[in-house]
Amino acid sequence: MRTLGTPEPETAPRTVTIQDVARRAGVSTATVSRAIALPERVAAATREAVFSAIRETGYTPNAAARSLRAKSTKMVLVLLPGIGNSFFTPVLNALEEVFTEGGYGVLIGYTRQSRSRETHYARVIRAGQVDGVLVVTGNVPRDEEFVSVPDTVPVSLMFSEVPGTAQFSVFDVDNRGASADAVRYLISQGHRRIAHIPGAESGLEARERLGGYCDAIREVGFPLDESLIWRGASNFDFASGERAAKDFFALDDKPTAVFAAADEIALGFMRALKNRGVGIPSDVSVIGFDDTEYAVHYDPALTTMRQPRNEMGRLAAQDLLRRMAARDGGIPTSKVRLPCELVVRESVRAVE
Amino acid sequence: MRTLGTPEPETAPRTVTIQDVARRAGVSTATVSRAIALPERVAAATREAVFSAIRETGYTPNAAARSLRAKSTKMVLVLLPGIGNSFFTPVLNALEEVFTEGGYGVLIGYTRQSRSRETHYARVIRAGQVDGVLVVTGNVPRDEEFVSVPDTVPVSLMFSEVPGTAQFSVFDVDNRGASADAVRYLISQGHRRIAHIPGAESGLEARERLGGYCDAIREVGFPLDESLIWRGASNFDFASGERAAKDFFALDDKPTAVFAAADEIALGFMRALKNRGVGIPSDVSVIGFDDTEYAVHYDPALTTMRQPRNEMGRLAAQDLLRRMAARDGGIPTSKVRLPCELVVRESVRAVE
DNA sequence: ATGAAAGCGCTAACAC
DNA sequence: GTGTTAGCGCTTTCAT
Repeated sequence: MRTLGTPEPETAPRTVTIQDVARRAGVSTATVSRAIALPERVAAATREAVFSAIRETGYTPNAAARSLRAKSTKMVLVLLPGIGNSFFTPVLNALEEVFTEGGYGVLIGYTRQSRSRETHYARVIRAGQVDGVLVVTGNVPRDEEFVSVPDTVPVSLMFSEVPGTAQFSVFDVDNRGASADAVRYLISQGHRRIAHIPGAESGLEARERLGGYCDAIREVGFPLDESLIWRGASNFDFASGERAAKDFFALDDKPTAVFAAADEIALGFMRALKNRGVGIPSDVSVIGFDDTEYAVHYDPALTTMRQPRNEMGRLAAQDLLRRMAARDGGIPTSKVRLPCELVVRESVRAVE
Repeated sequence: MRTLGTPEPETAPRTVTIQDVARRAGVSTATVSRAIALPERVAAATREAVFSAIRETGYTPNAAARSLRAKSTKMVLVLLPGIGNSFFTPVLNALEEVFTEGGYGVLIGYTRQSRSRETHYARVIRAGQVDGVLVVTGNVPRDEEFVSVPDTVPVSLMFSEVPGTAQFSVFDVDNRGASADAVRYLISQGHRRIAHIPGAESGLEARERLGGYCDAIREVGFPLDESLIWRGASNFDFASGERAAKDFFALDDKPTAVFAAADEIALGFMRALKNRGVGIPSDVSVIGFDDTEYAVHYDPALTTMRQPRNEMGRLAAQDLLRRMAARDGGIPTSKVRLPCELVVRESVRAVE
């Protein structure tokens, strides 16, 4: 209370601690702590006293002190590639939702293909700043420092896999099988000359999708024509699709259909073709991969292989939540491979 | 060293602390702490001893202990609306980059228009879990708990403003002026009958953009025709644009141009028109707002008003960094309003 | 059912 | 230039 004429004392508004609450409620700090964590183990009257003291003081437990003592920060680190595309937006959404519900905060990190950023985040983990890690990227983390991450912190991988390790949970799709299915669909629509635009081949997913394309071509006995594989994608992005269009126009014997390793590649490719008067799907059919937001809104709406991004995010988060709750690897890691689903829209037509 | 026949002792691999490093280097913990924080204030020989001890032990300072002691977590909270659209992806990218460079981690939170989520994050702030907050959303945070956020934590706003407060830094654009400019451009191309698809009018930005539309129409003396304002957007999304298409088709006297309050609205609208055989821009011109990634790749490429999202992110982060570094409001808040830029592409044609 | 007390790992006065 | 010491705010035995 400020008395008339009395200048406001320069007292810094000291943050209220558990001590203040204890004093006010006439109990010990231990009791306050208990009343918060295990209300049922405190007498009803005491509990009331504590809670009103909390309300009156506006007390909020200090996170750092709690973390220090409890050796748990209630935070997870979500590592994303962080280059451009918005493929990961719904994933991050799902993750944040599940983690927040589970009482965990989400610290994000963009690795940006940079070694120094990876070591930076490895340090974050070693500093005990997070209770778990979710690596959401096509790129297997380059290890070195990463291997020295304490085993006590559970780590999960999404959309890609480190072959031959059981220490991570993995949530991904069968990129190879789904890609083969996409190409098989093209074949079922009568296409025989089918091209492929791979993603950046440094990533496992892109290589798997290329593998699936080859599988499907080979199994029907079509020749595997290298001139129909338009490499050189820098990424899963529009620009890669536009670049591939050059390969298309350079070709004498043009394909009737194209399987792009990602929707954005497909969209960039389609745009480049339309600009030069090539009709889609009248002249060339196109199928993508991912089913991102824009696929359905493009003209023509893109036929594509859907990855269940939201579901994968939810499952991965729930698994990590479970593993974090179990002290010391009480719960084994899981490998979950979800099915993709062909979404037929307008960009593929039947020929013959 | 494991001796033959001796079973591995069940010792938990105790995390290495500053104590271990001190012991190994033959110095006090204070010296280790100093060698890390202010290397120049420690004798070269000692410094070397400390650093090799650190290397040998693989020591990483514990974040919680440091935060508790230093009363600073080196983390910021970035609050996003978290509903669907990927408008914020590049913003988040820019923020993460600048904050990480500045030595801060980024905790994300999606408010999802939910009061309980806002109070949740208010609690995170009060728990001292972050040193600063960036509210990146068109929605002014509903206050209540929020006002009780301690003044010691600097808060900044992006893309929207709380009128009449100096306690936040604000980074936004002149939505009204830029919208008026967009409509003026349409007028300059000979359009006289111009419609508008507003965003969800609960948000300040959407109302400002609507205001700009009205300004531009009025200033040239055109009648302000309510039948040309197609309200009912649930959001800045495709669906809103598709819904607006119904209004378009229901109209006898059709407009020759449409100003959409966001690119995604514009794209949804265009798609719906094209589906019914209406040519863009041959029959109707469309202009958007934002210049998101897909604007340039659509067919026709969308003419739109660009918001400098990356730059706004960088500036906002830098400002917050500065304010967090200054103890106790040493640095005043700023109001930064960046210019938008008209990006002319293919979706508007000149008439007459 | 509750309290006393120890201590999580670190930093920052303050001495020397 | 370096060490001693006193906590930061909380949880958790261990008593009572």
